[in-house]
Amino acid sequence: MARPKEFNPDVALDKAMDLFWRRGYEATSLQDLVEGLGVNRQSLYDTFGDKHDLFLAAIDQYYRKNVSKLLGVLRQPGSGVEAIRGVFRMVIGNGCTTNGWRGCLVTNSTVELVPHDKKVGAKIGRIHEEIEQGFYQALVRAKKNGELNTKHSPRVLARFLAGFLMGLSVVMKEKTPRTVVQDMVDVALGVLG
Amino acid sequence: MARPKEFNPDVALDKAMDLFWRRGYEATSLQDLVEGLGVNRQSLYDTFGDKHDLFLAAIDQYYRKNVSKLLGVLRQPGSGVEAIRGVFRMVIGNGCTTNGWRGCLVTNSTVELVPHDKKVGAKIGRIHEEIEQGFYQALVRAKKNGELNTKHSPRVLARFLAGFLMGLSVVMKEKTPRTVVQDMVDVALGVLG
DNA sequence: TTTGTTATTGACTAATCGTTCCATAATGTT
DNA sequence: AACATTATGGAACGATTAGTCAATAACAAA
Repeated sequence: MARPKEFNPDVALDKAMDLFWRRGYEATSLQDLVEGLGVNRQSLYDTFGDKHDLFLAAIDQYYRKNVSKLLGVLRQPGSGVEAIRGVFRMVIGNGCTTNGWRGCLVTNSTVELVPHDKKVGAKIGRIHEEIEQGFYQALVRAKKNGELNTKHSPRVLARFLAGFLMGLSVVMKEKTPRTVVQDMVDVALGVLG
Repeated sequence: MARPKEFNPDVALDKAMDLFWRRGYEATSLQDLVEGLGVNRQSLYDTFGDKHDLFLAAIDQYYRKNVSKLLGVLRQPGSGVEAIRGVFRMVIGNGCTTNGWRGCLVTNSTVELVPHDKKVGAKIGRIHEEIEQGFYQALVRAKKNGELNTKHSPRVLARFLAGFLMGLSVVMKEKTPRTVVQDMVDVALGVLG
């Protein structure tokens, strides 16, 4: 009934996510987006709304493409500790590559925008809670399996792991060698006993 | 021999540091700086150079006012573990206050600029190394004192603590309750044995 | 083939960005 | 009091910012 789009909005959103991921919100101009997405200015506004709307959509995309995978690993049945180990294996695998060194869009946005941007803050806050909850449930599973040997509660351990994960995201923005990051993770996972 | 400045450059630099600390580099405009520092545009350029120069100076100021204190605590004689404990006590004390929730300028700058800004990257890299080295020396001291009960080497532990500290900085940008942060630190320090 | 609807294009805003120019003001030295 | 030197104030710079307008193009349905 009307002219079809010449671009795939989902693919375009991927590209927007990548730009915001690498450079942050403020440093990514609309011109960067127009060129990077290969989508005209007006089409961009028609499809995604303004820059801020697009950024929120990019975070949602990041959730679907990255965070949900992480949560999926945490929810995998069996060993809770192995699930947690798998998460960090995945994060290192994605983060310490030639195409990587972008850190984590959630962590990056927390640093850049959360204190001042209410909408981003709300969205990021929910994601943080979900990640903590993911760790928590894996830890509860681990505890039931007798994999845990620590005085700390699953809740506190979950918060620690979520916090450490954000630290890793920062570390991985400098081109820290994979082995160094791996050593840090080994220490962190040592708290599980 | 000439007209004296009407402002104290060191005080002005403190204010610039605070602005960059709270909002980041890109989001802090020159107009923000002019108003926030109470210093005229031209005087600002005459005294500090351009915006990027000022930012580098602000990082140096942050080093002098904040990082050096942290390193001082780590170097305090006696118990290495107690020194490390003191560092986190200090960080929580500064971070979890009504005036806080700014995280850490070093961490913030790592996320926002390190991958793309060579000069900032070099400066921040040196600071990271110093912090790791500070932890390392405290850990070596702790090991000599028999305070350490872990299979991990001081070097690896130092990297872990430095990475975790950055995670804390991110956590403290959301208004995470002091008790929650304290719990996370307790878990992290548990790795020392 | 006409019509309704949406997409694309590129020019175009007004505002803001970092930076600079220049006239004026305030000081210490002569 | 005159001079050299530096600080200040404010207007201005061109470039870039996010966002919009209106003409044109491409499709589906009638």
